[in-house]
Amino acid sequence: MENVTIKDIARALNLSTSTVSRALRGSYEINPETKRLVMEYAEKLNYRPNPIALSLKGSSSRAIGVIVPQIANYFFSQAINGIEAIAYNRGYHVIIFQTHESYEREVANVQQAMARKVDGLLISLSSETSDVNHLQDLLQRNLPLVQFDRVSEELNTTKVVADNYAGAFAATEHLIKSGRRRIAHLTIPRWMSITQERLAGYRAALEQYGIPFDENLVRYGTFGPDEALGMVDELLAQSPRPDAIFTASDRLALGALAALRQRHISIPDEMSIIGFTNLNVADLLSPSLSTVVQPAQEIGQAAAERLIELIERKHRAMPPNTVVIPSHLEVRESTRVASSTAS
Amino acid sequence: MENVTIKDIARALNLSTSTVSRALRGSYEINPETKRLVMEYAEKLNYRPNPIALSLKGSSSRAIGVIVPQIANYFFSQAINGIEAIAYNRGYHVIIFQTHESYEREVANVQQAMARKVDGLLISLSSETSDVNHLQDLLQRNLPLVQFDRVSEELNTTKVVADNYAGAFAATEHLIKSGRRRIAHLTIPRWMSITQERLAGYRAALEQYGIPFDENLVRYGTFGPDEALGMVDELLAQSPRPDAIFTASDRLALGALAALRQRHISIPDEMSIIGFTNLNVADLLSPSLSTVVQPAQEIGQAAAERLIELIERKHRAMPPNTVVIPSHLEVRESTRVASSTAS
DNA sequence: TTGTACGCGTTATCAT
DNA sequence: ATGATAACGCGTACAA
Repeated sequence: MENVTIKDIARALNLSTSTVSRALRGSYEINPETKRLVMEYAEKLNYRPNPIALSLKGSSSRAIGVIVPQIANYFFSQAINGIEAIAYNRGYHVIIFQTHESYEREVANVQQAMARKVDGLLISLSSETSDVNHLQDLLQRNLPLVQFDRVSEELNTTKVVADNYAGAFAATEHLIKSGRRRIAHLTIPRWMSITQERLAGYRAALEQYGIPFDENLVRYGTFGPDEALGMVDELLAQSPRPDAIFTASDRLALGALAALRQRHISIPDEMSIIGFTNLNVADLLSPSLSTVVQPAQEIGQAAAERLIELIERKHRAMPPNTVVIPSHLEVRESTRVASSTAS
Repeated sequence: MENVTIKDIARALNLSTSTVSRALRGSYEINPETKRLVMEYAEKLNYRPNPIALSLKGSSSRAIGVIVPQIANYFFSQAINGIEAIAYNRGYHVIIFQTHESYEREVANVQQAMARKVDGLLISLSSETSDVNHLQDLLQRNLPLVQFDRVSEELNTTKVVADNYAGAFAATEHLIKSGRRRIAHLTIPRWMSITQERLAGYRAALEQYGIPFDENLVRYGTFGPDEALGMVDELLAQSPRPDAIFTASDRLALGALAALRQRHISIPDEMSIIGFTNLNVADLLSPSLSTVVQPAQEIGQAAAERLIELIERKHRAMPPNTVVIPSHLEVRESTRVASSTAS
């Protein structure tokens, strides 16, 4: 029942550990007969190579690190699900680290991941992170690194992201076509990649339909709790009032929804909401909100696939590129009604 | 840049590795002066002991394994969040394994976790699991093991669970007090601990209010997708129809909600729903459903705390016990309305 | 107080 | 085709 080692097999078969080791990995310079013997015995004893010893030896640890802001988040939990699925059937394990949106913890987590000798690292930046030297170091050490969702252009790595620009464009366009003109944008910290991409899509749609961009309609949040209410109140204080809200996250969408209810604003008559969310949340919100659905799981899968490619073909120089996974607009009643109102 | 080892320090300071090793861990039998020297130099070089080497050496790996059915699940992602929080500030890492509700993968995951030399294991059983020999083995090897949420009584370990009985009782009682009499129960596989506890609470409430238990009103599902519709249709075919549904999971609650909408059953006039969910989902469902809120994060925290206690043997032979975290009923409009209807 | 030698499980290198 | 040995980084019995 105790763990079987190469030594055990060697002793039992009167061989040396090196022979057993070679036989096990099917070395061509070994007697087929011996090989068979070893294989069978190993099978019988249910031998499994000790990954710890392998890691120490310096070869692969068969583990990949995943650094995310939070696990208890619809997007990331689904992304991790996708990552784990790919990793599992490629024989890798997933070690998870949470930054809780803290730069310090991100740095610490990177160090820990290195100490654990992960074969590669998947990372989605914390909202506090602007300096990426801790990751530049890794690249210089040639560690396989893939960024996903929240990425930094300063890092020359493969990136896997949702099509934030197109998603934001589609959402804004849909609101415009539903007859809305004063479309507010509730979003997340200014400097993040996803914030800027979504803002750009929002602006582009406004421009295309000849609606002037109004700085006052854009509100940047942090990831703090319950901040949507304050933001919504600020918007409601303006005149004329906004007639729609496009939010950059599921939390803000839900927060805005709750805030409008609390202020007795009727949806969709007085206001429409479209949020950037993901499948789980979209289902839950049905039929009250239209949403831009982020393919969280696919992003995770794609990121894991790229990383494992990188790990296993380290020698070959694959140029880093950016993989954009489409996000699609899922139209629900609230905006449909508004749409008919507008026509 | 490169990772600093004890050897590097020893060479630089003209000491032996053992002296350095002892100095680093503050052995009392070392020259204070030498100790200081070593400490300072180690600090300067930002020395970190290699966890892999430590694991191989056989002492602690400072990692705990967490085996759950799924990560992309509201309950488990929050539970993991709680686990990670505790683990992090106790200096442990979390390695996550998903069983995807498969017994085979659960067994494989347990083996993998052992191979990774985790210091302890937190597990929530897959829905397929009835044989627990793979875990009995661990206990015999004296591996710290804590079960949470979905537990097996056959295993003599510490268990951390929600108060499923009381939660189900409260939900059922609330429906009864709202005037409902034919309360259906949509639940999950029969043999699971949580299923039985919730069923018991449901039955106890019926009994207390003199409502006969009707086997036909209880439907057992698997964890398959979209199964709620079929279950609801079966219930609707009965006469008299049920006038309320108590579901054992958030998925079933949402599924039942969708099914009733699809069949044009008005809620709460014709039917009430109460589901076992957790905070995230409860918020999202608001204000349409009352829910029994499961303290997922607290369960994770409590489980991690117990496990780490076990690992560090704070208390010598601590007898395994069961920690029950209260779950509370959160009443929302749908059943309130029904309540006024009934009066 | 400090150093030497060994072992954890494995593979790579150099014999034989 | 197979065996002996060193090495990965660390802790510790044993020696000095």
